[in-house]
Parts: sequence; C-alpha cells; structure tokens
Amino acid sequence: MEYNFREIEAKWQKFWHENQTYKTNNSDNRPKYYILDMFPYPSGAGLHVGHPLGFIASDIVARFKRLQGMNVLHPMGYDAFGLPAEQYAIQTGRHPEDTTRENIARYRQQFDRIGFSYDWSREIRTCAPEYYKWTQWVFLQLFHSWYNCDKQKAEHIDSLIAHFEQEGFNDDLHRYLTGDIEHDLKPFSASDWKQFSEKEKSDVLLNFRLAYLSEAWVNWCPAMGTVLANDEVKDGVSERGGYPVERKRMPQWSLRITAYAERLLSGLDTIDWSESMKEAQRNWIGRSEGTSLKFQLDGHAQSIEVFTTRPDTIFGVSFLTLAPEHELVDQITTAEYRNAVSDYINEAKKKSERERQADVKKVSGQFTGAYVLHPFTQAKVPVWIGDYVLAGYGTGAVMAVPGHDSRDYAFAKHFALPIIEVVKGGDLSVESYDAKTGELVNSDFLNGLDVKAAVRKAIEEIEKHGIGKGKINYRLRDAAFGRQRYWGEPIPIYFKDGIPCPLAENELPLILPQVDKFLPTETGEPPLARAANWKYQDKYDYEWTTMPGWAGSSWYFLRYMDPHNSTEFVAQEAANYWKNVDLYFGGAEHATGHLLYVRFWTKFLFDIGKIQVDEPAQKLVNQGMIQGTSMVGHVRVERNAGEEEKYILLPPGKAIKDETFHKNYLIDFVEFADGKYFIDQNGAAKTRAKEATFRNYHLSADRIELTPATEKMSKSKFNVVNPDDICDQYGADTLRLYEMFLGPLEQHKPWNTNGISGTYNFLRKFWRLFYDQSGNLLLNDASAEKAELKVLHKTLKKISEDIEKFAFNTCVSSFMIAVNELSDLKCHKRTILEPLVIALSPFAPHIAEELWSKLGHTTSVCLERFPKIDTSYLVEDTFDYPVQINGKMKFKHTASLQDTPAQIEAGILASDEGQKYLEGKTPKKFVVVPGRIVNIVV
RNA sequence: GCCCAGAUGGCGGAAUCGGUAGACGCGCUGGUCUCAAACACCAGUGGAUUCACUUCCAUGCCGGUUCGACUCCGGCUCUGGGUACCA
Repeated sequence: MEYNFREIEAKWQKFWHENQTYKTNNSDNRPKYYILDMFPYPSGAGLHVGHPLGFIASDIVARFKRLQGMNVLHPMGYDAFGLPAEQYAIQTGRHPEDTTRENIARYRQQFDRIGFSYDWSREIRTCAPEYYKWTQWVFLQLFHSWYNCDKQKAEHIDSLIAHFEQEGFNDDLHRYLTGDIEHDLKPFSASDWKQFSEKEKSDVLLNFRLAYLSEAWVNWCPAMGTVLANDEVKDGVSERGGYPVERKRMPQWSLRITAYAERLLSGLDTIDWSESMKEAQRNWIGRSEGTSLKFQLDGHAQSIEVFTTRPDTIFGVSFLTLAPEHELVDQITTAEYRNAVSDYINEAKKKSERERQADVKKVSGQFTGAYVLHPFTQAKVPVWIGDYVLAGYGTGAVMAVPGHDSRDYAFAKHFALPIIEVVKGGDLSVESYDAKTGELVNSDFLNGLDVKAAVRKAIEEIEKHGIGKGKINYRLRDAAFGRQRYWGEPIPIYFKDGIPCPLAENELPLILPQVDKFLPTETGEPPLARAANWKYQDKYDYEWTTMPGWAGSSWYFLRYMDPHNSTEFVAQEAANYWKNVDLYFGGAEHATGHLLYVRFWTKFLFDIGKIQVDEPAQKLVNQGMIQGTSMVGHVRVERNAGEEEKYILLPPGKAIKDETFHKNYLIDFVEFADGKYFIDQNGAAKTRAKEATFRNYHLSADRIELTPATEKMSKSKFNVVNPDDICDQYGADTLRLYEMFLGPLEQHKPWNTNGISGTYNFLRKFWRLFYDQSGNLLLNDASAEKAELKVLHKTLKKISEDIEKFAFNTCVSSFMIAVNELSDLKCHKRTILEPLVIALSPFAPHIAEELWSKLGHTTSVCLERFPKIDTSYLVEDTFDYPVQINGKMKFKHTASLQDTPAQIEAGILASDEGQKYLEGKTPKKFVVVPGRIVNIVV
C-alpha cells in the first residue's frame, strides 16, 4: 500500500467537517489561546501560494497548542468590502455583493483543500449586514464620545455638555481640544451655550466628538468626480485615465485618533511585537517636544502660530514659511505679490502631498509681501510660502532658522535670505549646523548657554511673555473616515437642517442601498446619492459617503469570540473569556494602517467599558512575502494593415530598439533548459489561445529566450502559482511542509517548486516506516532500543522548541533527519512511531490522521496530547572534542564529559595526533571549553 | 535623504550563548536493481591544489576586538521594505 494523498486528504477533510473537530467553545477549564490570521480580501484571482504561508504557520501553532492541552480559538473570515470589487462592478455592472460572494466561495474551497483547522462556524464577512451593523454601532459610540485628557480616557459627550452648561468654554479648556480643527473654536460662557441654536451646539460639539465632520484636504479628481488616494495620483494626474487632480478642502468624517497618540505610543511597551514594527508605529505617531510660538503680523490684528522643537534658535529666525494652503495667506498677501502668490498656490495644488514631499532637491517658494515682528527683537521678518511646509502638520507654519536647519538653509540659499549663526560649531558658508550641541551666540539672553540650557531658558522667556508655551506635538493626523465609494459600510448619520444626526442603536443596521450605477452622480456626489429615496424617515438625507476599508477590520478580532450575537457586538462573557489575541499573524505592510487603527478602536472600547483589554494582540508575527517569477520579454510593436502586431524579440541586447517595451509573459508555456527560459512557436500559439491579451503577440524567431524576474505575485504579471495545482500534484500535506521548509517565516522569498519533491519524498519515507513497498504492515510492538528512543526524544525536543520560535523550516528538517535515522535503524516500532505521528500532525494533519487510525485509534489525532519529552535519553557521557590549532580545526579527540580541562589537556598532549600537530613545541596557550571545543595556540 | 531588514555552495537554506561553516532538501556525478526506464537504495558533491597524504582560500567589501568571528565593534557596497521636506 503506497502513500495515496488524494484518497487520504479527501477522507480526513470530510471527517473533520462531519465531526466538527475544530469547533471551539467559549468556556472550558483548559487555558485559552487565541490565534488569529489577518483575514484576506477575497479577490477575483483566488488564493495564490503566497497567501497560505502565514495561514499554514498559524495553523501549525494552533494545532500544537491544542496538543498542549489548550482551548484554542482559531477563526477565519473575509475583509469583504473594498475597491477592487467596486472597480470590477463599474467595468462590468455586476453587483459587488455577487462577485464578492463568489470569490469567498472560491477562497473557502481553497482553504478547505489545505486542511486548516479553522472553526468555520465562526466565519465573518465584513460586508454582511449582521456584521456591519456592529461596525456602525462602534461608529455611533465614537460619535457619542469625547476624549477627556484630564482622565486620559474617552467619555460620553453628555459629560462635556454638562460642563458647558455649568461653565461654558474658556481658554483654559482648550486642552480638551485634541484634533486638527481647534483654531476655529472661540470661548463662550454657560449662558452663551444655553442660548446657542441646535446648529451652533452641534458645530461646537463636533470639535470634541471622536467621530466628527470637518473640512479636510483631499486629492480631488474633477473629471472622475471622486477623491483619490496618494497612490492613485501620479505626476498630478489620476493613474487610471490620466485626469488632472488637485488638492481640495472637503467636508469629511474623521476619527480623532490623535487623542490616543500618547497611549498608542506607551502601549507599545506592553506588547510583544517586533522592534521594527513598534518603531514603524513610533515614527508614524512622531511625538516631538517643543514650543508653540506666536509671531505678531505687522499691520494686521492676527498672529501666526508656529511649532518648533528648537526654541533656542529663536534669534536665528530670518523668515517664516507658511504652507501654501495656510488660512492666513490670502489675507496677508500684499497687492504687489498677489499674482505671484496665487500662481504658486495653483502650482502647489496640482501636486499630491506625496509628490511635494518626494522632491527634496528642488527648492520652491514665494514671498507674500507680509512681515511678522520678531517677538524679542521686534525686527521685521518676511513671510514666505513654500510647499515643503505641509498644512496638515503642526500649525502649517515654520519659523525658518537657516543656520541650523538644512531645509531652511536650502531655501535661504536659493532665495538669498540671511543666514544667521546662533549656535557655534559649524561652517555656515558650506552647510547648516543642525546638531543639538554647542554654545549660543548672537542671541541676547541666551548667549553663552549650551543648546539644552538655551531650550529651557527660551521656553521660560516665551511663556513669561505670553507668546507661546511648551507643547508636545504629534505627526499623527486624525484619520479620514469617509469615502466617496459605494462598496463600504454606510455611515449611520442623516442630516436635519444641516445638522449631522446619529441613528438610534435600534435603527441599525443601516443597509447599503441599491444604486443604478456604481459611479458618482453627474454633480460629483458619491454613488449613494443615486439611491432612490434614500432618506431617513423619508425626509432627511443620509450621509452619502461610506466607511473606509479598515473600518471592519478594526474590531473583527472581537466578533470572532461571539459571531452570531444579534443583541451585542460581543457578549461580555465571551469577551472576558477570550480577552485579546495571543498570537497574531500578518504582513508587515499593515504596520501603520490596520495595526494602528485596531489598537485605537480597542483602546476606545476599553475606555467605554465594553471590553477589559486595551491592546488587540499580545504577540505579533510578520510573515514574509512569497514572490513570483515572471518571464520578461522585449516586445516591438509593428503595424500591419491597420492591425497592431507585437513581436517578442530575440534575447536582450540584440535587435532592441527604442520603441520596444517589456512584457511579462505567461509562465505556463515556457520551456526551461540549461538554466535558461525559452518560448517557442508552439508555446506562443498556446499562449495566444489562452490569454486574450496575447492575441497579437508573435515571435520574431522560432525560439526566444525570456529573462526571469522576481516580483510580487499578481494576476497582471502572469506569475501567480495557485496552491490547488500543488495540492493536485503532491497533496496538501506536501504543500504545507514545503511552504514551511522554504526558509524563515519572516523572510521574503521567491516561489520555486524545484525542491518540492524533497518534502514529498519525506512523507513517502515516513509512510514506509509503517508499510513496505508491497503494502505489508511493518509495525511491531517490540520494545525500543536506546538509539531509537534517542532519535524520538531529540526530535520531540527540537520540534517543540522550534515551534515556539516560529522556526518551522528547521522543524521540517528535524523530521527528515528523524525519518532518515529511523529508516537506517529499520525501526518500525509502535512505541517510537506513535508519538512521532502526534508530533507530525500539526504539520501534515492528513497523513497523521491516516497513520493514527492505522495504529488502531478511532478518534482524531488532533485530540491527543503532545508526547512527553524525556531528556534522559539525550544525555551523553563522552564528547568528541574538536581540537583547533590557532583557531583552525585539525582533529577530534574523545574525552569523558566528566574530565577536567587539565585531564583533557593531558589526554590530548599524550595522543598521537596531539604529538603530531605540536611537533614537540610547547603550546603558548591551551583553551578548553568543557563540552564544546579545544583550542591550542602555538 | 532617513528608518528598518537582509547579503553564507549551482539553488532554498542551517549553524540556539563568540566555539567543528555549509545541517536538511533540491540539483548534479557515479553505482546497485531493471530488457530498459521510473521508483527505490548506496556513495560522492564549496573552491583551488595534489596521483595521494596534505595545504591554502572561503559566510557582500575593508578594518578592529578575541585563544577563536557568519555571529561582536567601526566604516563601506549592494538588495528588499517602509517613509517623513515632521519644523
């Protein structure tokens, strides 16, 4: 009986399904373990071999934790709202709901074929109304909350209203304002508050709500009638279609994540995530300590506020730079400069934020004609605008100190502005001196101090004069939460006389309505504006934007705990039992998106008392990306009777002309020979038949070499490898082992099936410990020899240690070594093989179940316990010491592990080899590391 | 530009605390079995040198620390990822 993976895998997948082997209960006397994968977006291309890498790893850990006697929660679901489905709907008219459902069905089939141990009764889909009802519910909680910075937690908005009713709002309470829109709010008294209209009250409260409506800068594409992400904009035009894009201020729903900046930062110290991941979040949050400082405008009532981390350089200020979008620019620009300024602003508008930040070399700016007065010297300081200053960061204005800031230096040099030295230590004729050490000069009351002391003194003086105060600033911005899209959660808000009003909880879910087209309206309103009579109580317009892709994923880990609850987002008992994720697997690319938002929502739900944990995941593991191999050819376009004919050319370097381009070619019909890749006429004909894109592609010779390139796996690059194909050919167990065997989990690596036969052979060899080639059972009940027990326990020890370290590649190696050694020992003993089957079951569950049943068991191997490791079999009494001469290994010397270094030294000196290598010389030094090595220095 | 990660045979990779560099697998070479092939099994396989014993060179590059460095330190090159004119 040969190893027949097709039969075995189908049999056990059916068994697990019928017996609900992986169903998990929310109460149990075993310790809990929650292991989660970042759920996938169900794309039309299906799963490729890159997806399962993390899923297989987490499945191994989940199965291992079960064997260790834990109650394991290991669920899977779908992040099902998103742009690709909507884009497809725009092109084809098919409803995203239908295509998404089909894609999910395909994903599920592929998942099942790989033998994952998910509890599918807990599956969630973010696009299901039963799910997004609760996403909308969280939004309402955010809307009804404000951040009390005195208590450092979110509270119901009523406590703030009570405050206003008693005391109104004064300058002292400015500290409660945490977001980007604080400049607008003027003080008011308690009686003012009481006399405010509903609209006025609503506007005031929007400055505090954690979900709020405000104006925000976006990339607006008038031709498409929509807002674009930074990636969708290239060189000032939309990537799709090439339409002009400009920066525009639009009303936007935002979430006040900035209120949580400090806690998002300090919380990192409590979780076991990789240092690089934490660093990414720290850099994103970007805490900096400095001073806010007001510069009085010359001839205007207003002042310009700046934030600086270098108040010590206040006497080095030679100009101010405002972001072109700064609200004061229009008012302060003098008639003389009006045209130049508005030209500059128009140019800046065409650039995306990313583009403005990318070009470090090119300096641009424009003088406004206005001046501010230096707060200490009263000197007139010119006010410029420059696109290196971003409106969204700090106050959107910089006090420029060209002597000690390289960007300001470049700006000053370019426009011939004065450069003043205020800290000694550099040569300002060459470059700015940015270091934070040195003695202050040219700085009045700061002269003679070092930088640190000068910073303190400057803040002191600034505060004394009432022109500013010490402040902590964050780079983090509030998160834009509205999208001009159809395929997302509707925001549960309607507008009554211009006032945004929340739905009541019992009115949820607000179901996504049907629309005739998935496009903006002719007047540029979002797609939801097309929905017929989509009004609250038939009267009031609903909010037309939908939630962003990250909304549903910001709390999904909680829903898995209690996925079918129709009265609560999660039952208290379930939330208190599972608490948070013990081990979270996912890609590092989510560092500053999903992983920051989910931490924010978790802290918020903790604040309002809905859950007992304030971090979503205790430990995080990032798996690397599996890249694909693309076949790249050079293509030349020729016109033939009006029809374009494209020719794939001879090898690179020959006959390549200017008008050629690179084309990724289908890997399916490429021939591999002598380490090179070729396509011939036959392959080209098959390609034309298979993919419409290649209809007009021909070869310029009978056989052409293609160049391999390693890049991200993607349908459009024709380099996707489908796990189904591997399952067909080798089976799921081989796929699982091979993906783990490829290398360390976190590392990026190209997919290459060259070595897959090795893991397949290993499984067959394992099988042959039970059956000989003619199918006779070899298993026997003889008692085990010491050598066999040693192999077993050495392997068990290595496996359990390496799983904890997520070193799955070396786990597979050590299984291979064990099977090789047991084969050499001709060991077919139940006492050895039975524990080994259990240890293998997390990695290759199908074959493990089959052999477990062949061993005579009637229950699943998944329900067993991991075998106990007996290290006494591993103890040695002698050791083969490698003996080095001057650090180079020369020979081995066997000695008892009981021997003292002196005894070992004597033994080596007396041995033939010792004599030979020393040639009668006396060693200068004799190093003996017991149980490790000997090094003789001569 | 800055931050993070990485670089080891023909290939994927191993080396857990500074201690035998190349485990394990692929590929390749030779052999056994076979009419032949496939499978399986056995042996070999970093490079140079040598008939051989041996010796030398080897973990991106250059230095350093150490009895001993893939591992630690300083400098550099390249690759991948992230990303801010962050004041």
